[in-house]
Amino acid sequence: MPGNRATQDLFLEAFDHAPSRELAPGEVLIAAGAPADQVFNILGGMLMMSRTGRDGRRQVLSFLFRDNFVGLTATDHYHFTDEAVTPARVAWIPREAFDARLASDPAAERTFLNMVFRVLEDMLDEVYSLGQRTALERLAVFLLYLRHWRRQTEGPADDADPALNDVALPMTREDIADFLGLQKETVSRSFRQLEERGLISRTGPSAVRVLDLAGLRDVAGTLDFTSPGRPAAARTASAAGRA
Amino acid sequence: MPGNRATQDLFLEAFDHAPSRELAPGEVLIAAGAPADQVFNILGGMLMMSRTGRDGRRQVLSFLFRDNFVGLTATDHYHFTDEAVTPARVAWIPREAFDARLASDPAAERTFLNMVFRVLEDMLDEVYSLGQRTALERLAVFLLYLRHWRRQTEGPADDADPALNDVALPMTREDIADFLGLQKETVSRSFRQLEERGLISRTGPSAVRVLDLAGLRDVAGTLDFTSPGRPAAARTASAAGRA
DNA sequence: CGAAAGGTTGACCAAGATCAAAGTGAGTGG
DNA sequence: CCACTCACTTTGATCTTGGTCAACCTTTCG
Repeated sequence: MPGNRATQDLFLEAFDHAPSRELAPGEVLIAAGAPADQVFNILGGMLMMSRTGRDGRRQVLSFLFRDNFVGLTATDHYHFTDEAVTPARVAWIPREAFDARLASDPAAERTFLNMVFRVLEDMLDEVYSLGQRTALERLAVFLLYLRHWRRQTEGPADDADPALNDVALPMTREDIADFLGLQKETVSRSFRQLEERGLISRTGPSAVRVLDLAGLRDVAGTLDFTSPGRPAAARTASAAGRA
Repeated sequence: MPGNRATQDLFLEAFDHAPSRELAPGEVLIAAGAPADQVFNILGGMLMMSRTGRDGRRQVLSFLFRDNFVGLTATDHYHFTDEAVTPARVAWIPREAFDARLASDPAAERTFLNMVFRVLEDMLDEVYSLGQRTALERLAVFLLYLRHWRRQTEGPADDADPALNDVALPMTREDIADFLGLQKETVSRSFRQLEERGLISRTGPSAVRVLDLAGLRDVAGTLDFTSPGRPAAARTASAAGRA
């Protein structure tokens, strides 16, 4: 659920005077199966949305950041679980109020529609990653994704700002693994491999520093896509990337 | 882009007098990178949406059927390729006309928003499949998905109608492989495995018959999901499934 | 300070990929 | 109408990536 506040305050304003709630890490905000009667907006912190199969296999579907909505669905019950990764604060309004807002304000509804589209397009990227990329590539993409979101969330600092290269990893290795469709051991080994290649350094279990951004983007694979039938001309290796 | 006509004709009607076009199998309707200035609705046949990386890896993102929209995006250029799998007919209207329709008709916009939500939820299922399921499970889910869409598309026959058990596979093994995040050889072997287990029989290279629907659903894994922390009570093995 | 949870590493294994060759069948031209 | 061809599919042998199992290490927190 991307986008910066400037283009979105059409709705976010609806939460300005809404009640809010603090979540502790690991706290479940929405359990799969619960009735979908509220809509939440993240004021701060990180949440995680996941789906768990009967046999216990879990897929983390996305990590959620400030100004992302939580709890939206077309159905009247949630199919997913949303829980806090870091301490987080969420504001909430009743679903009817949210729906009424959209119904009475066509501009808001339009903006909202575009947000949902952007979420959908992010999910299509995720499908590409899971279907086509290797473990190492997925992890590289993931680190760039976290960096991207920190930039988005902490205000649009210059992309070259060296502070952006310190990437916090507040989630566990298992959370990362379940997001990337891997096992936690494979995630560990992939971190080591990125480190051995000099692209990152592990500054602790829950933080890494990006040492070679261009190199990391290289491993992630250029994030733009071509049409079949016109195979793009080869490019200098570390060009492109869109984060 | 699911749903049946009954709940959707709010829009579909917008295409009733629109010009339409016949597509031959393999014909590209929309190439990645083209400007997004038209919206299409499928009148008949099957299309396929995919994304191809610079290095040639391709992910098929979805197969599209009657009454699905094609060419919708939040951006002004497509990021995906849409091509015909079978002979197909699509109606088209200019994007501005489509947008104007939504802008002037709040009920239509709301309906459309719900459609996009449903597409998003389908994509989340796909993420779960790619991240967590084995090759055999993915193929079983895929067959059920095709069966489901044929039922949706050819009118709501009884789910038990034996005719539904003949599933056509108009796409190549490679298309299936790229949809499931596998190689074509693995798809072949997985078909054989389903056949050896007596769940299907291959009635030709582009058709299979489902012999044991419950068993196939069993392999697919129950398609409903639980909350973590309350592992659902065990069920009779071949229950559930929501296709 | 000690326990517990999470993380890393290593040895081994297996699902699926890759490489190679042989079938199969739909369409085409003789 | 038949045989040839080409594209697609299947099957087999082997290899590799990532999974599994198990031990050890390192933070964190009580």
